[in-house]
This record gives sequence, structure tokens and C-alpha cells, in this order.
Amino acid sequence: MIAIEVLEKYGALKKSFDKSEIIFEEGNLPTHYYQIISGEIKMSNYNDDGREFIQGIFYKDQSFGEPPLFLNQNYPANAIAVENSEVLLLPKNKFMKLLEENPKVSIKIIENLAQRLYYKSVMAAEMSTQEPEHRVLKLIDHGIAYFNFKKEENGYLINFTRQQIGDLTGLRVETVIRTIKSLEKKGVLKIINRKVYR
Amino acid sequence: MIAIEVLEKYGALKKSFDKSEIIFEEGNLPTHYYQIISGEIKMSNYNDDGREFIQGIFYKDQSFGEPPLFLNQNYPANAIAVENSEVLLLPKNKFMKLLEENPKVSIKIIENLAQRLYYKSVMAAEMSTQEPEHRVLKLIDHGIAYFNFKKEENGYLINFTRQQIGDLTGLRVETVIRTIKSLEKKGVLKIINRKVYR
DNA sequence: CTTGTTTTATGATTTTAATCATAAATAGGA
DNA sequence: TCCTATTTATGATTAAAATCATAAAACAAG
Repeated sequence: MIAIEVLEKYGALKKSFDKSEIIFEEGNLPTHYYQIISGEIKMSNYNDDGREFIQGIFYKDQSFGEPPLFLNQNYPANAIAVENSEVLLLPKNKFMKLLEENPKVSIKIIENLAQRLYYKSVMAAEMSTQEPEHRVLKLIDHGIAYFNFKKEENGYLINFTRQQIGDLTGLRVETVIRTIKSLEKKGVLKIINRKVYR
Repeated sequence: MIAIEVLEKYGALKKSFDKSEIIFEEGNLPTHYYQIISGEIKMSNYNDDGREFIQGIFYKDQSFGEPPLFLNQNYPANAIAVENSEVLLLPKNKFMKLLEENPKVSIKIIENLAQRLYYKSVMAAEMSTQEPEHRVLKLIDHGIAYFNFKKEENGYLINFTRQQIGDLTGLRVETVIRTIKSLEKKGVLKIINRKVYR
């Protein structure tokens, strides 16, 4: 998103997070801008009885957690490293200075937020009104464009577990497993030794 | 959001929409920035069997439909006037010029998008994992802060129909009616001649 | 290489909101 | 003011995904 040199110029520091390590927690006030150098970070909520909902998964060069930073509101979700990851942290006041002095960066931020809002709009409509097959397929097709699914000989490899797909679509693992099976039977995707291709 | 004089300086024109009139449709490419002068606009989707999902409801001084404008993507939803409304329209190229020449406006846009993303994050988590009572209550409490619910002697008047609440939360009217009844019985809100107060 | 954990898998049962049916109350328009 | 459409309301039934139970396969860690 923002060039690393620019971030470092304003005083950003690199920090490493082990797999499963928490980066920030729901309910806390934001203090930094976060941008991923390497690894994979998820933002998610846990409801009253421990069920997870994944707000989004972020990769190299992507930022996360800005909305509450701009609004001075508490984080609505947790950020957790899915893999060992390196993240650049820039304190809020320095980040705001960076923005003021680099109007082009503001445009980049706008485009990024717009992109995420677009994804949320599409998924919200799906999740509220559509049946499981529709939901899962929409997530997968969206993922091809926005998550880092890689094209292989059998199609795009959907490198999400069934559980992750469930947590992203609001479905249960068993339902996802059955849904994917049914989608395969209909020929819209392939399962090759348990991996899903589209 | 953006001062009317500034918008007009860049060539924005006022346009009136009658109740139920369509402002733009899902699938079309954005051409303008829209900001409400008066009235009420909803953005919503219709799924395969005609069921509606309301993405958001917007009032005086609010803008809508920017994400696809910034991304050059098709609108993911329709915009329809809920009441007779007046809207300022600014063509995309002039809007982009305005942004470039007024960095402070960019910050405003960022804050606005951040706000909407925050709402969507909260509602997405609710809609995917929580039971109807939780969902409806979250929408109402969110609405007190962000929709224009007005404080009256009995509390905040939730000026949504049961159907609208359903379309915003992904529930059916009957379920919303029963849920609201049950919430009243628990004492968390009031129903006074069919109107809901919180 | 062994062991513990995660992921995928399947069948049976239950729960819960959707659906269907019907109607009264209210609001809005002619 | 009357008529029509919308909104609220309630009961009965159904359908669909969640839940529960159980297990094999794959993977990761030591």
C-alpha cells in the first residue's frame, strides 16, 4: 500500500509476530498503522459462545485496522497472525503527519477502503439472503480477485480450510464440506486430494 | 460531508428524485458523486428470488455510492429514493479534480468510508453468528448513533418499519415482529402504539 | 518414526427461523 | 371520506442448516 521507504522515513518500525500471536484485540483503542511485510494476518470476532467470524485475511503489502484508527473508536475485531509474520508499525500521530504531507497517499488509502467496503457489501448481501452454495461460491470468486489464490494446472487453488470458509461466510464446517461436495458434483469446482480448485 | 459551496464551485448540479425513483442501478458503471441535500435514500440488493437486502440508508448531508466510483467497478447495489429527495450530482472527473485540489476533503472522505466500513464489520459479525434478538438490538443501537433516530420522551424513536429492519438484518418480517415483541417483554425496548422506542 | 492435533468426512437428530395462511389496524391517495 | 396498499400481527407447518457423534486421513512437532 504505502511505500516502505516512506513509512520508514516517518519512523515506522518492523515487528515480528509468531503464528497465532495477537497483534491487537477487540475493544482496545488503536495506536498504530499496520502494514504487512510478510506473512498472513486475520481479523476476526468471537461471539458469546466462542464462535469465530473472520472479517478478512490480509497478506504482504496490505494494511489492516485503519478504520477505527481514523475514527478514534475501539477495534471491532481482533488481529491475529495466521502465519509467522513481519509487520511495519507507525504510531498514529506520525501516520497522520505522513498523510497530511503526502496527499497522494490519501488517495491510495481511499481506494483501499473503497475496495474493502465493496467486498463487505457484496458479502453482506450474500450472507443475508443466499443459500450456502451461493455464499461459498461468491467468497471463492471474490477470493480469486482479492486474496492471493494462485493459478495452477487444475485452476485456482483455494488455499482456505473448510473451517476458514465457514468462518468467512457464517456457515458451519460440516455445511461447508457438504456444500463444496455438492458444488463439485455440479462441476463448478474440483476437489483434488482434498484441495479445492476453481 | 463536502460543503455545498465547494461542490457547486466545481459544477455540481441539484437533481430531484420522487419517492421510489431509482437513482442508479446495480451493475452500472458510476458516473457521478452523489450527496443528499434533503430526503432519504436507500441502497439495496435484490437476490434471485426478489428478496431485498438493504446495504444502508442515507440522509441529509450524506454521500453514497463512492466505493465503485473510486474503483471503476460496477455498482454492487441499487440506489432508490425512500422519500422525495434532492441530491447534488458532481461528474466523476470534476470530483477527482476537487479531491486533488482539496486534500482536507480527502481526509473527510476517508473518515466517512472508515465509518461505513466499521458499521459493516460490526453488522457482518452479528449477522453471521448471532441470534435474531442480538442482531436486531445491534442494528437499533447502531442506528441511534448513525441513523437519524430522534430522542423523544419515551426514548429514541426507531423510525424503521419491521420490514426495513428485516431487510437490514437479513431476517423475515414475521421474525422481526416476534423478536421485537420478545425484546419488549424483556424490557430492553418499548412498543407504544406500534412504534418502537429504545 | 511416533504422537498429538488439525482437517476432512458422514450419518442421525434437533432446533430455529422461514414459510404459509390469514387478518386486523393503520396510513396514504383519489 | 372511501378505498387500496402497507404495516403489524399470530398461529401452524416446513425446511434447512446447526448440532451431535464419531472417525479416518493428513499434517506438524518432537
